[in-house]
Amino acid sequence: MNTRLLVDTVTRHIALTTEEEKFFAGCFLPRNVRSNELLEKRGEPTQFFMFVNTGALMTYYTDADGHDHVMQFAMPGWWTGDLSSIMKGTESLFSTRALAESEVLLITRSSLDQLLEKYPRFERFYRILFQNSLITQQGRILQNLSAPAEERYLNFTKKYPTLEQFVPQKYIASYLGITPEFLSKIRRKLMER
Amino acid sequence: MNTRLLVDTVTRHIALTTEEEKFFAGCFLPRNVRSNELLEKRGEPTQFFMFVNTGALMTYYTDADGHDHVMQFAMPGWWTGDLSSIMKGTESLFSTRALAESEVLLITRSSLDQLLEKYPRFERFYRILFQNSLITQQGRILQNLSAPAEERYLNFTKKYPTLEQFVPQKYIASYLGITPEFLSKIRRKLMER
DNA sequence: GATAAATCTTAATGTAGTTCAACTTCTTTT
DNA sequence: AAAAGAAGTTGAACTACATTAAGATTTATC
Repeated sequence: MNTRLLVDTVTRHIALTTEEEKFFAGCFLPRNVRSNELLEKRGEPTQFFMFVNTGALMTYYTDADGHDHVMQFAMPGWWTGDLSSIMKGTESLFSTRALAESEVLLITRSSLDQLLEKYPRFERFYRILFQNSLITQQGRILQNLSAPAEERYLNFTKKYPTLEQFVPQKYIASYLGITPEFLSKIRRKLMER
Repeated sequence: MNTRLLVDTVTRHIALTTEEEKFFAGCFLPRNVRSNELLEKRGEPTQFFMFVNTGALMTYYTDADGHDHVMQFAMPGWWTGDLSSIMKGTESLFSTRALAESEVLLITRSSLDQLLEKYPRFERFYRILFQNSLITQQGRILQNLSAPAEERYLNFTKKYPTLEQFVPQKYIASYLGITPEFLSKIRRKLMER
């Protein structure tokens, strides 16, 4: 189990002793998944907070009509999972699926609680992690409220240039809140210029 | 300056010594504003993270066409402000305006830094605050992606029943991502049933 | 390497929500 | 209490985006 990237993302924000580093890494379960494999399924109780080591994941919501809506993509160094379900212990609303062969590090709610109790210094790390995530989400809401689909797509490709190679267009469309057909039209229009 | 509500929202999550409580309360500047008054204006550098003691606020983004988009309402006990601007020191994108006569407690970035350095226990409080806020924002994104306007409106009134009394309809429409005219139509349709 | 399966594209038609403009009601100011 | 200004309503015309269905292209499977 390679925890280099995991430890690096933490030490970018807080300094760790060797002991803290060791204990922290020990809180995680490694899991290798193949492309398209489901890591977490909506409605099920088992819940992990997930760190992507290699590959790519997506976390999505399936509505009453059976349509998927992508909440989040996750590339190496990013975290994902159903935060609400993990923290409140409720049944999960989101599913998480691998978009490529991936290596993921999993932490349970109780491991996280133990970690934070034993080494409260990690509270700072997660405070900063959630804070940055909140800032990102606010930016997304702002765009959904104020920008048309074409502009949102252009901003997406600019902000996440690497994602386009991994992610099928239909999922990008879903993330942007439009149909794959409409994204296809937007792309053609942009190519013609 | 009444800091009862402020301290209560913190001690709901972490226990505080008298000394910590005192220092914490001392980090805030009180400010009274009249209805409609601007607390923070987009583009300006002065940035506070704000706690609502009494009254009601809204934080909004003004787009290139001069249209306002409501990012957040804030009632007593809630926090608001332009997190991105506060934490990254960038020019603010959002403005914050009082929707009623309000008493607000303000904390600057440097006060917050000092607080967290002197009493790292507060990291936990802000971790939980941002975590909950993130969960709320994810719910909002999910709805914007998957539910039509009428359903979003019904969920809004259900989730925030007290807000409707304070907030002009046009701002609720803005928060929902629709025009005031369309919200008016939705409401009529619902009344007719 | 052929077949199947998924993804992407294109075009016709349909609809949720916008824009604009006139009117009514409510709120604020004097 | 009159006047002026916001906020809310209504309806007609419009548009961004959805739906459906067919065909083209890429990817996975045996």
